[in-house]
Amino acid sequence: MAQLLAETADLLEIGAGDPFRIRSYRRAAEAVESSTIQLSTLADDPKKLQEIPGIGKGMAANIREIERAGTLPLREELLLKYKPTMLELLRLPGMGPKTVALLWDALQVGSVEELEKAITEGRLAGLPRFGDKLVEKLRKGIEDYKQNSGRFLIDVAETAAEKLIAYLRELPGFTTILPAGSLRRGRDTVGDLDILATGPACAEDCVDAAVEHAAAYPPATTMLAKGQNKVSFRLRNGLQVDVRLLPEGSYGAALQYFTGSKMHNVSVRQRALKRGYTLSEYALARVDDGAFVAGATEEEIYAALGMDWIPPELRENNGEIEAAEEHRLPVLIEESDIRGDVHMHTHATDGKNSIREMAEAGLERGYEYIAITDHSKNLAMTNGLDDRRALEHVKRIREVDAEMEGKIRVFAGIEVDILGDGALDLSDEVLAQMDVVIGSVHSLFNQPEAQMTERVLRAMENPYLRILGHPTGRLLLRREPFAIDLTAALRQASELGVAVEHNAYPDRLDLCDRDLRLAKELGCRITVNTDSHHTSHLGKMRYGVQQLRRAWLEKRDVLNTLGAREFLSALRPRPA
DNA sequence: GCCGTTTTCGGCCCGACTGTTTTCAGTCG
Repeated sequence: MAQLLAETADLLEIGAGDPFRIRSYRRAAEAVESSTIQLSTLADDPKKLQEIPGIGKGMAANIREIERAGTLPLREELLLKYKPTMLELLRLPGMGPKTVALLWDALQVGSVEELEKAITEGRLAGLPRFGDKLVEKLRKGIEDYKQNSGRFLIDVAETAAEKLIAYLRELPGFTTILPAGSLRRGRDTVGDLDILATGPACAEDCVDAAVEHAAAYPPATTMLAKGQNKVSFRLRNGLQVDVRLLPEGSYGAALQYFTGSKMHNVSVRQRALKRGYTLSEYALARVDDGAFVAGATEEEIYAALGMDWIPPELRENNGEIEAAEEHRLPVLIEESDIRGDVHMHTHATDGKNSIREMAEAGLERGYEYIAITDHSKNLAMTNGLDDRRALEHVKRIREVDAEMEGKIRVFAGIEVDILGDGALDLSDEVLAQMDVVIGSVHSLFNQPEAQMTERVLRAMENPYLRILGHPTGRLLLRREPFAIDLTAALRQASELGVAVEHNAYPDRLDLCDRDLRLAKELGCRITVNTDSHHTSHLGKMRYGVQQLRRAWLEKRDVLNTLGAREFLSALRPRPA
């Protein structure tokens, strides 16, 4: 639904429609995307639909129509005039709706391939605004478009950010250098990297040197732009980086501005205007005389607007602004609240380290406990454990637990596969030896949604299953479509006291913030784990915690914040 | 097309950069 609405917005824009109407479609797309309500269940209830901010009478009708017909009339109408391939043209840098419309009207060019052909044949010459530079930009853009998937996983972006920040600091005179954008908001993928620096080195009389220093970053491959206080380039892996060098007085305004999200900023600025202020990336200022109000820190800007400072992870226009005004923002979970990690593998199956090594790495991170949860036999390619090997493994885990002398507890666990009939692939006698049994869904790919859901629900009836793993597989193995009726699965998990796992490993953030919000609403207990196959993966916990923060989760919502003994007793009770 | 402590009409976020223009439109974040 969100995609159809967003596409309609793009098509309207190509057709030079009312910009405010276009914005409404965009806003509705975002609202639909972040809604935790199964919209299909509301399709007959326009009143309920209209309670969602951004959904009014017209959009409620559109949603009902999408539910009924799979599309909406306006989109179909626009598609008679324009081609769906034009939407991919919009993704080329330098290409906006006006240019797409122009290409179509003048040359009947409506796709990336057709544009590429038109460029080689030199047919763009003579079109207004199409000088050599724009044509060259588009040609390169097409090349990049074919190569790059677009977004980068958060750990890739963060590593790149850390390296760049370390390099920037070689020039003296920076006080603060922070990543902004979706990296700071903790999204699981990042489109491009925004780095914001300030300090004496960014003062007006010496910023040129700082710009030159940033532009000389050795790993930069293509320089995209170099302005008075901004440098843009691309790294070898295709990640675009924007470095901004800002005077100290406006650093907070810039940080607020470039952290976004877009929808959050729009809302904040609207509030500012209502109070007689205007907010830009330089400052919060009075509208009437332009007098400076705030700008050095985010805190003073939010405070001047009557708000508490909003953690970046919440800035998605999901109610955080109202909460900040009413001083009822949640006290979000912190990485330091996490006391244990309960999903990891060893070289007994597809991990890379021993039980002992995993325990020592956990101890080094300050954990009180870990759970070793290797694969079961059904995942043969990982050398999964059968009943006999699983029992031996438990024995070894208990030995390591004793060897660690209480400095860290090591629990015995298993990641079992949910089979086609909903059964687990190890015997109950073996499962009874385990502290933690995670039910995972590797074998269920490519099943129809209804069957898959039924099997997951059945598997939860096994009393030994204590954690539901990989509940959506959103990013797991990048297999699409892969969907169970998440509402049904989470509801049953909540009823049975089965905890729901959220994997913190960056390519397996398998419950997105919306799913986590839903889990919280349904009263599920949540565990966050790293699914570590390596001692070094243990450090990825922070991404999972950021995701939990994005979902407004607090310490009490997450089981891993409990001590070792409390953690086990908070899970579904084991059969006597 | 949405929305409302200036509420059913008349608003709707802001500035820089680029390329091409000779004062600005389009794109971008």
